[in-house]
Amino acid sequence: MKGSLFIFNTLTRKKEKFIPINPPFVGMYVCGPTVYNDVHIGNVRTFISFDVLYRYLLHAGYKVRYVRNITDVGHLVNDADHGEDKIAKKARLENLEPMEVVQQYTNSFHFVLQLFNTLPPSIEPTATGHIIEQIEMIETILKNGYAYTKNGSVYFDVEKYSQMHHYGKLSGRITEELIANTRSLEGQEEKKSPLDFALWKNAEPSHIMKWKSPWGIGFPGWHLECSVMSTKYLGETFDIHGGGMDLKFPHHECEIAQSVAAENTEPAKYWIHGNMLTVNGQKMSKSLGNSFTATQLINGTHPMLEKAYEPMSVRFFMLQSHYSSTLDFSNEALQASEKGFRRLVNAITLLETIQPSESGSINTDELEKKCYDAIQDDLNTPILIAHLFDAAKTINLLYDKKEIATKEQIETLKSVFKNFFFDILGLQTETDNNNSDKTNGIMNIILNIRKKARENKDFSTSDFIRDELKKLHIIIKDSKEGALWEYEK
RNA sequence: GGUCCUGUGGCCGAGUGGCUAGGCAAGGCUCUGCAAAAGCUUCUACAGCAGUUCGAAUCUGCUCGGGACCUCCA
Repeated sequence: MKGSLFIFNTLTRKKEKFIPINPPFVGMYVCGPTVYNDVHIGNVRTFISFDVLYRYLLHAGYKVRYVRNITDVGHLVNDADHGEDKIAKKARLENLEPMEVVQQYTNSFHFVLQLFNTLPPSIEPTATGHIIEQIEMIETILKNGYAYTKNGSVYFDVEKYSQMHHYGKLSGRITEELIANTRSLEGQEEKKSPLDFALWKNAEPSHIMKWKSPWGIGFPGWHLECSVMSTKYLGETFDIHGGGMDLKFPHHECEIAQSVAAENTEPAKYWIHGNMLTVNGQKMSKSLGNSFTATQLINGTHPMLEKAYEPMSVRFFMLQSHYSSTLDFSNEALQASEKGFRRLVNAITLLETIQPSESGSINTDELEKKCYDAIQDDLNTPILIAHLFDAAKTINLLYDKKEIATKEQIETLKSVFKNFFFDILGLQTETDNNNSDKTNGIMNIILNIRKKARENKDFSTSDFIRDELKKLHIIIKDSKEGALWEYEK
């Protein structure tokens, strides 16, 4: 493998060459979901983005430890019910145990990510599994003088921290301006400054998820779990920290402050942020009501969806834009991607039938190099896919005998698709594998009858079969090699 | 209000000082009993105005749109 990865680091606002701290090992932490609801496909986009990074690093031969947390302690909901645990609230509403809610949505999260063919992380730690470590980190921060206690809660002292360090360096904020612009929220009277954030929160008696601590019964603060679990599994300073753009501030900023306050080191060398999926130009979000879940997407059961979409078409759609740009969802755009994706899949199938020639009229080495250049340039998947479309055209021309290729060139084409299409982009071709053997058998019989009718020029019978199947949403496609069928999309 | 991002052909989306992606759609063609499918092929855009430059969609300024964060959020 040639070349090396350049990646945009939010911390420096520059594309930087990726150099691991301890090669060949790479530590990567990605902020995972809060499991109090089904994730929507905007959430899925971020995990797909980091899946591509993970897959690239594995392909490049790194030994990657990929840690992605499950947030199973709820965070604050909003001003109205400040201090209430999201998961506890949901549990009361549905009359379930909090951990039952956690388990249910963790399961569905795993199911969804599997649908989109993302690789599981190496470690998937939970916040509730690391309460002791979180308490320990709070004690260290207190001991170092960067936090204060109040009524059984512990708050991070941003003002104190700002005297020595730059709070806001990741998101480009200035402490004084932040103070000037912060809205005054209810329930924050315990804090010395509105910028201060909770490390430990005192629990009301009605609160369900709570633990004993040196400061009383309570639960850990919003940002602490990521600091604790990334440190525990990846060390005080590790290579990559990722997450959605919306976590940059305050979440990731707080993580940096916590690590510096506790360990006097910044947690990550490279900070990488994926951008949002938008709908009509607006961020997809649960609260705006413009979100839909993976299940709704693949079943087409949402008013905004004109039809059902295959998970791989959706993954492909997402990879056709750069991870750091917003991507606007629309039925039109998704259907365009769906067709483009099928074009690539078709070419991959044809590639298996190409026969080698003595000499070649194509340049496969250049293709391979361009693909590496694209993925290594800040994971430019849209450019990479454009090269794969060029390769698909080449394959079609080879199939039509308008170009010729040597055995080696055909092998290179195959390895390009294996490496980039399957391994790095994480795409799969088997989209119709839900047909049972029995259905396939029946369809083969029908198609054989039709074939015989056509051979006998009995077109009224062959057209009758085609038209009747169409009524059942089964489409016949004739080709030189015979007829194929598929369900109408 | 503050900070930042963004505006590309009918649609989606890369690129980023000169070589001007790619997909979808549309037109043409090939294949074909017909149709569909599939393939080949054509189409030249960068919000507006001003400036820098031999040269700008790309840099600078202004104007006008859109968005994100500042509050849980992927």
